[in-house]
Amino acid sequence: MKENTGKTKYVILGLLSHCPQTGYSIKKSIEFEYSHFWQESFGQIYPTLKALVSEGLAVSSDILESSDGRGQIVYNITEAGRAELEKWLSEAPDVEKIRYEILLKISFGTNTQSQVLLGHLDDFIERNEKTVSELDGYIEIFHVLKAQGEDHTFNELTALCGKYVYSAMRDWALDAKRIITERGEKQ
Amino acid sequence: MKENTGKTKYVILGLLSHCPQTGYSIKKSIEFEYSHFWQESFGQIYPTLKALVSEGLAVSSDILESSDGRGQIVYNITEAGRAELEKWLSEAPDVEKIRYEILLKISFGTNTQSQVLLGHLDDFIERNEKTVSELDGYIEIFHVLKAQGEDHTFNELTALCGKYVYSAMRDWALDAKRIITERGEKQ
DNA sequence: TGGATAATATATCATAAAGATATATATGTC
DNA sequence: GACATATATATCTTTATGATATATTATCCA
Repeated sequence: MKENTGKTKYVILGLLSHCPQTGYSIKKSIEFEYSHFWQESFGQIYPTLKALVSEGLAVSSDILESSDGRGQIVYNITEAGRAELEKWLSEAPDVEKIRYEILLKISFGTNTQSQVLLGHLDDFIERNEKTVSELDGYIEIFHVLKAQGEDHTFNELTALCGKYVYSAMRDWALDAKRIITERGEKQ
Repeated sequence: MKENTGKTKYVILGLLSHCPQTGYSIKKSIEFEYSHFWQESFGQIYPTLKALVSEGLAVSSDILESSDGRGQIVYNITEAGRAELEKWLSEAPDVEKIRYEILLKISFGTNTQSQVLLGHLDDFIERNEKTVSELDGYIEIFHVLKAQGEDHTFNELTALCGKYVYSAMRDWALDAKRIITERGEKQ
């Protein structure tokens, strides 16, 4: 029995707890709903699905050729899978590992011309601004749905986290531009 | 010739561009100076150092037994290494990949009791608050050094980014607690 | 109608990264 | 002297990412 103790296992269980899905739709769900704070690859998803089945945490359908002619394997969570998910949900989350390449380049900035760094920062500001607008759009949709009686509190909360974090990065980059520019003028 | 196209290569070149070092001191530098936005393991550092030497981007000393009796290999950057570093610094940084386990748990929150989520959020707030204080301390030190004529602009900028981001996460968690609590009361 | 492209779907491989462990010496301290 | 901590190199396993292979179906559009 293979171990596979990463988080992928729990993401998949979490998604299957909502509804039965194929590996492909799991990948797409993560891309569309979670891309701001999570990502998984096919290379992780398919082996993990097999491991979940062999551990009894999920069950797979036979290959269905009937539905639309395409072969697909639909996975569903088991009671044991739900229990495993609950257990993980109750445990304290790990500390985030973050790799900000732009900070490395800033940090080695003595080797770099100011103009290059300012260019990187402009791209960074634009990118983060775009993400914030996107998240604002989602938050608005969740509010509309809420007014219609649908509860999307937890989706709203994750979007809100993204908004705070990406706004902070944009604000930092604006400050950083100013500080680097002032420093350049002094020299 | 092995490729090794990850970022580890450039982090090491960046550190070696400041001063010659051993693999161990590279690990420690990253831990102490960059841990808020970067991390590397021995399993990445030692093989990458060998690859850098074989590519002519760094040179290694023979094993020195003399200095303090302990065997150590000191690495230094070459001119080709500096050129490679410059090239990388001028290229646009990749988009950050972020994995926030706490957001996954929030997102699967329908499966979880409010009390558990609020507990996770409390830990999260405390952790981020601590990090912000730590970064504030660094920023103050950089200001003192600046007053004494030492320029630490780029170290200050990276600490400032951390301060902004970790503050944003703390603020979000405070909001999240409020929203979850209100939702619980309504039901 | 044909042809190109995009979407659905499963799967594997190579590279990269993280984490754990092994080994050995040196230093500090109780 | 015993024990913990720090210095130092190295490897191994597990986990994650990115690219690629393969095949079918759906859609767009000229």
